[in-house]
Amino acid sequence: MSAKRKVPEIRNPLLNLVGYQLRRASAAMFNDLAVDLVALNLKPTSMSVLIVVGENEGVTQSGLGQLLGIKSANMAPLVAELEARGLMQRLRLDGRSHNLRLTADGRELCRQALDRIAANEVRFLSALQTTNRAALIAALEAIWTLPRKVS
Amino acid sequence: MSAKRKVPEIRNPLLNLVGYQLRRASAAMFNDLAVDLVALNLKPTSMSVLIVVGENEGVTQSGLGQLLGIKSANMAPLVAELEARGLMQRLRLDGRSHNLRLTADGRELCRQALDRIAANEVRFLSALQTTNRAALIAALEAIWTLPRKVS
DNA sequence: TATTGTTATACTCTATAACTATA
DNA sequence: TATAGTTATAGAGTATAACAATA
Repeated sequence: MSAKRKVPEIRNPLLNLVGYQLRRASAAMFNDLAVDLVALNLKPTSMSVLIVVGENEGVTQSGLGQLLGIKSANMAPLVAELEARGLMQRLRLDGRSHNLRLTADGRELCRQALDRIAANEVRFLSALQTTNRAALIAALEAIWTLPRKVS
Repeated sequence: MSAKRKVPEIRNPLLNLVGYQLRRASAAMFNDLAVDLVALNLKPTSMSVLIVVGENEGVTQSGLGQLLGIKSANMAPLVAELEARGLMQRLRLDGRSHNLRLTADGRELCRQALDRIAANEVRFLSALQTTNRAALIAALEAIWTLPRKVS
């Protein structure tokens, strides 16, 4: 029937590359979450800062940056904005470093963000069994925690 | 012994999130590959264009963009540069679309790029068995090919 | 009227460099 | 001398909008 053969049938040789699949999968979950976080006036990056500080009261910006892979030059305005919004406090530690902690508002927003994240995970992973999810996480962590080239 | 307890011991509650692990793993492989491709004067995106055109002679820019998730406005300068470098030809198809195909130089560079990619995959996935690699790819593709929200 | 492609432009994200202040 | 943090800025990467030409 139907001679509607306009479909190009393009082959994608990148599909059997883990690197390519990672990039597409990562972008899909990230963009979906980013849209969801707009309602909380949060970007994924500031959300991650909020969550790590929430779980590590008194952490410094440098420790935070090292953990999340964020340069100090980019961390500064990020933390400044969260403080300006009354979500986080900077307590002087020793004249050159600050201890970070969430305010009550920050903790509340953090809880809401965690709910959005949980929903995001469920949306994309409902097809995956618990065992497979654990295996997936282990494989992914093995990839990015590999000892890097010394060059 | 050693009272060198300066280590902060920061906990990262994001580690059990697939979305977070995806982002870190994706960035690790992507950045590593990008560094490698500098030697070929290619960015990961133009490399992906080169490879898909190589496997689909005569594909149009719109078909290419749809397959790779690249907007036409961003595809234009990308293809223009590859053509200017003598790696690709644009053959007028019907006055408004072009057929793309690689030149001999383009095919040669494509082969070299594929070698770099293969090395990148091996570097990060040597610990993974073939079966697990296939399972990983299947899981990742399931994530980003999910039917999206209709909103 | 919808499609293909182009140009111009804005916005976000991240990287580098230069700097201050402190340990 | 090294570390914590800040500011300014430049470079990717991607997004939107307006447009021309064609089907």
